Amino acid sequence: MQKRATIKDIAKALDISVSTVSRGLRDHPDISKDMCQLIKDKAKELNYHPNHIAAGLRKRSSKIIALIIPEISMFFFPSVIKGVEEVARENGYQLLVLQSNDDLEHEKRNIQMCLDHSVEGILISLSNKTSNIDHLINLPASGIPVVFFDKSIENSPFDEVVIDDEDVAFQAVKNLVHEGCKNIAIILGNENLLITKRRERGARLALVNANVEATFVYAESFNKAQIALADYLSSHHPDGMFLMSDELMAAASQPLSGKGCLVVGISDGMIPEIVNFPLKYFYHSGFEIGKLAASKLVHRILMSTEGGQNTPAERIILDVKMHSLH
Amino acid sequence: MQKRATIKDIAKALDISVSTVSRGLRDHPDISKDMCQLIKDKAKELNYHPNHIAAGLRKRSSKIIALIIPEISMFFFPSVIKGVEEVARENGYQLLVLQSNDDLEHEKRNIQMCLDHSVEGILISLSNKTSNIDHLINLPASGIPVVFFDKSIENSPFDEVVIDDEDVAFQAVKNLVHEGCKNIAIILGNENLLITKRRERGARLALVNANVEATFVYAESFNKAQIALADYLSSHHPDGMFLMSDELMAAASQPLSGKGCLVVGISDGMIPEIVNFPLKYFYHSGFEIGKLAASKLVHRILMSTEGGQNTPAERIILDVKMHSLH
DNA sequence: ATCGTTTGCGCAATCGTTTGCGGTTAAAAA
DNA sequence: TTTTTAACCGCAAACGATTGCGCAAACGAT
Repeated sequence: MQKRATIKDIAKALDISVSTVSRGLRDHPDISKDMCQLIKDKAKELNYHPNHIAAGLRKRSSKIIALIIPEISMFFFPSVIKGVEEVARENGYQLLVLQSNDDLEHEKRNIQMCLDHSVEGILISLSNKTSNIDHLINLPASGIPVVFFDKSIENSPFDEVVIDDEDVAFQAVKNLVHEGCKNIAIILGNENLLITKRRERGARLALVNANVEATFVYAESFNKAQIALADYLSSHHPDGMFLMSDELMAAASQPLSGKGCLVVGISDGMIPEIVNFPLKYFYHSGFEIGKLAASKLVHRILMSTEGGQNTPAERIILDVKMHSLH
Repeated sequence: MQKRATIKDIAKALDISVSTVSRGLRDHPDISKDMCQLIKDKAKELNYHPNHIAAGLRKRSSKIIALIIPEISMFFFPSVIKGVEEVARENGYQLLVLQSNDDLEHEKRNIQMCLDHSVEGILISLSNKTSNIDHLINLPASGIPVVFFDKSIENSPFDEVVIDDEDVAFQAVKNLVHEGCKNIAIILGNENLLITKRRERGARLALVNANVEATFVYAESFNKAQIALADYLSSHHPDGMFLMSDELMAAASQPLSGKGCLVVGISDGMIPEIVNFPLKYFYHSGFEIGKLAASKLVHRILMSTEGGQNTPAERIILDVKMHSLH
């Protein structure tokens, strides 16, 4: 197999300089239309494809963005990845996927990896151990924009793409009390997460407003939730339940089977089609979040390279509609 | 923010040459122990981190491997990604994730992207439109190993990591007939896929052996399967069903609810915990497949750079155990 | 003391592109 | 006809790291 053609080869073939080729390929005004065409034709003929690595070295760019997530499970993140990949590709970027495994050191190492590979931007959903963001804070100063999504932290200087967690949880629980539930279970994820705190706050607010008591159950993984729920349901008989995520909803599927309990959740939309009980859910689209976050990131990258002035961090809040199933 | 330290900075600080630094950092025998230590200390002091892009340009490597999959859904692939990411990271590689969207042109473009970014190896699950692999065939000649997993093609010169599709399907359906099912439904995915053909062949063999009739239903996505199954079940009353994938199993969850039909499937293990009916399944671990495929790829990369002789393509077949739930 | 080896390090080219600057030519202005 | 001004293009230095080769000092052996 012969090596890939470089701009050198096409320069040699046309007996012109590499700089002319480099410019011609990108329609630099210094190069005549005719020459440009000649160059491009020859490029096609030689099946030339630019070497991003070399260009990246020179331009200190890589056409790569990174996505850092706590852990790849079947819940939520796959659709995020899908959305991000789509937008990235449309904009000529490739996507590096990294897991932090909900570990701060790991997250730090991932950031370092991003630097080593000169990624042009970072999309991150924070680990549940991340309570400060020193490891991220001066990334923008080195020209690497950061966008948070889903799991963020308060008062960060970064853009973030989220839903109004508090309000959604509030609406969901309010819905339960309006349906007349008197004995409600609120099922939440990892307590350290801001997202959990916010959703809990919303839920509590709805309960206080309606003057209804409720039991709170925390579980940070599918398996733990399965056990916790089975355990809880063996001794309690709630007439209403709020599940803050798809993972919890999936875990509830079997324990909740045949319990005749009203269920409201927050979901990406697929799990409700699979589980065992009728429910309402607020559609929290991972796909949309991924697309929005990636768009925002790409935009930031463009701004910083085009030298546009830095607009302040933006908080993009997806609106969330209620669906009901069965 | 000051720029990242380079080996030049280390060299300057120590008043030695960059070549010495480069060698010292990697314990080249030409460099004395003392000097090595000096260099490393200074490197740590300056918080030096190598620039993979620059090194990659020179060494024509990138420390990046690519994973190309048809489409990221919540089924199967998330665990594959997880497994691949883990092995990649352990071996100092980063992971580029690309989708082909089950489109051949898209797949070709993805391969090109891989070349542009000088990835060191490619893990691929073929699109269902891919009936020949001309676009992959001379990748190894350019030094880029390719490993197939899950969705492959017959007589390819590449390593592949799969399960024994035919046998697993055979076992599964045999199980149904042994349980006394007389009216079996065989639910399969996209007909173009080799994986489907193989599983179908296994299923048919079991049926022929037992002299039992069955109905075959094909559906290539979750939504289509939901409809096809609801439709099928409205006019048929199978006493046994074989579902060849998690996606189909999930789609069957609600239509099959309360039908009292024996179900056997092939699954990554999570969906069975969520769905609505008791079932047996053959555990087809995406995580394991991802890890094995990535290991094989990393090994190939090592071989090709170490100049070891090319061992012939290997077909790695995971063994699949039966689980039963509920 | 002399010659041959190591040992330890630096020089400079190289990977493929980009880009500031300088130079040439031809067309336009004077 | 001379000068100005574009329009085009090439030279060469980057980007950060790797690596073949050369060269000096230090060592051992004769």
